[in-house]
Amino acid sequence: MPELPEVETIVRGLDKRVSGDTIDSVWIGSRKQPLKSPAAKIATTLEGKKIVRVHRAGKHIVLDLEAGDGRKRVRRAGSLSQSNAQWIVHLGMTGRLMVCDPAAEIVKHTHLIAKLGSGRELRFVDPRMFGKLSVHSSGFDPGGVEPLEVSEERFRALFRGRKTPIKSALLNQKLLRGVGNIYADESLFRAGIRPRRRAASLSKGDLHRLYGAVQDVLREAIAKGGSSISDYVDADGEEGFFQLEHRVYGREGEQCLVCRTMVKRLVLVGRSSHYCPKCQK
DNA sequence: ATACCGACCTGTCAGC
DNA sequence: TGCTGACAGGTCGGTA
Repeated sequence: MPELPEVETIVRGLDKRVSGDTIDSVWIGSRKQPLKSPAAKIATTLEGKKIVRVHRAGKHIVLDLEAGDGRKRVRRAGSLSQSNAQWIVHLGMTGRLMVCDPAAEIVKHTHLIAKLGSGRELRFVDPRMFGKLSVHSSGFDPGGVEPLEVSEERFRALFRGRKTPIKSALLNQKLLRGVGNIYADESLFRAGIRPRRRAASLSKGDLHRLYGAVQDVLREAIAKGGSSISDYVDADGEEGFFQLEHRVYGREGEQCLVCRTMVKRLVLVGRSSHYCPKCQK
């Protein structure tokens, strides 16, 4: 589901709402697919911890945890008991992490419920189960660079000598982290570059435009609360509005907003790629 | 070392 | 009213 702007939106909402709260108890469903760490380890690591901060690393949600207020804490085998554990949530395609009232209906595909000291609940729901839950001792690093923090020099260096299509390179989280299918297509359109162009074939000028386009698209999308296509909502259940600003994504067969040429779709790396054959070279 | 391609899942929607 | 197939915001691991 979510790419960098959606995750950023969720994280901002969560940080505002649950930072300072504690996790009193954790329920984990029976499906193992969404668990990257063993269920018992996740539960014992989260229980009794205070949520210090919620932030983002690429498409990962990172909840910084700290030992709670000291009452009746028991050290259990296999848990990450040191004060600086991190809870990592990747939403995959359809994952949602939401703050809920305990009275709210427990929807199908709910895989984890964390009861908070404030009386609310943090719930992880994911129908397709491509999302992943895990715990780390601290210093979680998914690799790759943050597109909104990287310098233009380093951005250019990421693609040097790569024969892969530029679209594939943009989707590679080990290079740039956080860009997914929608924002890759939108960035390439704005930069006037076709998705199939070999990364190494891009000129300095191409890369300069792409660098600017990626940052503009991501910043604008964050400002609009992300893109809601079918079911994306943020931590408060609010939809984003950037889907209204998409210029090529999902517009196959429609006219290019710039030149009125018909927008085309091709499949690259198993993913749909949308582009304007006239505006993108 | 790099690059495709299917696999992992469920849900929805279009077409027959 | 079904049934079938294509497609969906993402990643991983095997193979070429």
